[in-house]
Amino acid sequence: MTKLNRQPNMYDVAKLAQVSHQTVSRVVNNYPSMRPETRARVVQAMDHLGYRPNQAARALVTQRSRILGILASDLSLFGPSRMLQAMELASREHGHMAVSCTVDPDSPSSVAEGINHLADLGIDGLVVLVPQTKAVASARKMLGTLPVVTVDSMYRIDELSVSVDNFAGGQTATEHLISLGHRNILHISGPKSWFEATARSAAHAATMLNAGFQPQIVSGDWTADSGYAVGLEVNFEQRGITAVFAANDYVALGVIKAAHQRGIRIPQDLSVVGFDDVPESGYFIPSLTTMRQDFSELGRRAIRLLLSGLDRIEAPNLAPLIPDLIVRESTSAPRAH
Amino acid sequence: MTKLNRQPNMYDVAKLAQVSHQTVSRVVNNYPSMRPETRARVVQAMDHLGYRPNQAARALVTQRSRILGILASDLSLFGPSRMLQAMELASREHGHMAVSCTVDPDSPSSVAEGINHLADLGIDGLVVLVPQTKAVASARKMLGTLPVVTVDSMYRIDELSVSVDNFAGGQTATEHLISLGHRNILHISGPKSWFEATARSAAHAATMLNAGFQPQIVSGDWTADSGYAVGLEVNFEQRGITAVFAANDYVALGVIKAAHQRGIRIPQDLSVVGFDDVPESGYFIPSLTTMRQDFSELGRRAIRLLLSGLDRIEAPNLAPLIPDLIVRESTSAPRAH
DNA sequence: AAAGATTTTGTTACCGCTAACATGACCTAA
DNA sequence: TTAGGTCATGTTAGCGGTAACAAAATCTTT
Repeated sequence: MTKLNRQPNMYDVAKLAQVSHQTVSRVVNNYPSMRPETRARVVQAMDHLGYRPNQAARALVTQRSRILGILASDLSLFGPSRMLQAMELASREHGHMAVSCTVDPDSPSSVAEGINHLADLGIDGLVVLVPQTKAVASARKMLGTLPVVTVDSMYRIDELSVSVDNFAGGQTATEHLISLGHRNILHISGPKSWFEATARSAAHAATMLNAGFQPQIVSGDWTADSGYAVGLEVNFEQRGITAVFAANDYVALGVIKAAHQRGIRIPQDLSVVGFDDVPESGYFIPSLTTMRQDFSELGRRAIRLLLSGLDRIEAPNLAPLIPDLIVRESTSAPRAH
Repeated sequence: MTKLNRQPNMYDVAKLAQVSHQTVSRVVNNYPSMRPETRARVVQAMDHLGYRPNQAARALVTQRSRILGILASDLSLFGPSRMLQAMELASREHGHMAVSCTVDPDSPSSVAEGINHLADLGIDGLVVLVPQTKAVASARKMLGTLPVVTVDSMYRIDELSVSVDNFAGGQTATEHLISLGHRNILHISGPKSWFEATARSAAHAATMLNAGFQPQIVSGDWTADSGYAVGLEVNFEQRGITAVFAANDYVALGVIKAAHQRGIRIPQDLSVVGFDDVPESGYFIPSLTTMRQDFSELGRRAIRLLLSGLDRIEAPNLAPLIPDLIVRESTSAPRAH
């Protein structure tokens, strides 16, 4: 056995197996009509040499990199990080690589740079996790004919998109509070630039109006800090507010903290509903009523949808995922006056 | 202007700029000695055609993919997700792509599969975020001469590694409690398979023994659930335990929840220290005393260390990062009996 | 102004693979 | 038996770059 001082290539395998390099290629690509004996000889030669097909060479000739890009705004948030993990796994199961790239969605140049970076790599498709609709539009423009799948975007009609029904989620959360007897409910929304946030806000407003109550909305930014600030600022008692629907669980945590400091009891004086069901939310004090979303499934669907346009993968269910209401200690009927 | 029905290549640019394709290559690679006028003509042709160098072709001939692999066990955990984001950004700043791959560290076949997946891509280097030492060893074996950087591994001597001084962190946390007057402290450790967890445990034990007190350690698994279970189970009062040092903030949250349910007041009856300083920990009730770690810096260092062996990047500071004690409401002096 | 040194540009070969076509082996049917 | 097919394998060319060398253009220097 002669050792090579470089990675073995197809010709090395071919020589050892006494076939042509093209036969090796056929084995690698599962070409059907081959004598089993030949195939076996090639396979043996491949793992004798520790052969790995060179993806760069393959990509060069096939014009397909088998790399999928993921453009995201913040991968340390709960939802996106879960989705990323699911997308990476799903990509791998379908023989692709997933490459993520985080950008500042408020900076068009940052978005453009990220897209360029991914495009330079020669990705076969792109998943856009960036909430801003502008970013999606510029991605589409820069990438030409490349398939793009958006997650929770507003482009439902002309774009490939997977989504969670944030409107339904916002409605369910609001209805839960209304059904408990609340009628004076404050909604702390997420950043207006995020579609998820606006959909939840809109649902809240619609549901309140539909029930004959006045919607009240203030803005937060997904962080506990913003919930805390609102919680300290708003005069719940004076305004008769008996419940808060927070944009997500961390905002809810901030509200709960502020309420606690002000001697407002939860849920007796104030009910709080969150959104996401982060793993810790059952251990908040009190434990948090919230809307659970299946981010992993959303990520898998995004990849399957993207790949359905590239390979012979069957397209996933495109109906928006419905969040589930998880009722815990932080909501109850309002006190009778 | 004739439109091509394919991506323009170097020859297209060369023809338009009336130079050879090699001259185009020189412009792309910032070759120094060129007539500025020629360069300008090429640049103009490049962006007239929207030319993008084909990375696959370049990788094929240079034998460098400019892709770095990141092998991780769980990217939805706080630390790893922060590090991933920092590593992706740092890679990009140095002209590389970062590709993550999550594996089940307890399954050797899953680890092997992940490494294979990355190796197939032709990565130039690997960052291992997987805690298990076995996994690191097998990675090293499978990857041949490929540079590998580990994060917080035990291999300090023969491996390239960046780390947080978890021992110092565990010591500081324990000393904080001791200095407040606690002497009967329970440590809830993370999974034994994680080096971070064992280092903190060891530090706790050493610090306690050094102060003349008996260390007491039970095992958790990084989750709030495990902290909660311990918090319900342990008879703090009977055993005279006045403080808990939890493996991380979520474990601490679980303990706090259990204590709250049992009527154990924090910090009056029981002080609690966490680890990580997750963004929410300031909003726990009570807010959490914890050890802050700079995961982003750790990620940047991992990439810089990896690249220092590949490009002409200066090596980062390899001294372990020291966690900072953040004192909040959850710790105080024990009640006098 | 001519020779030599230096800077700038061009030519050729190959990286490792797949597509397309060419060929040989084997089988079937008249 | 032999033409005509199918199956299995081999041959050639090229994907889009870079490296190495060759050649042309320009600058020195005497």
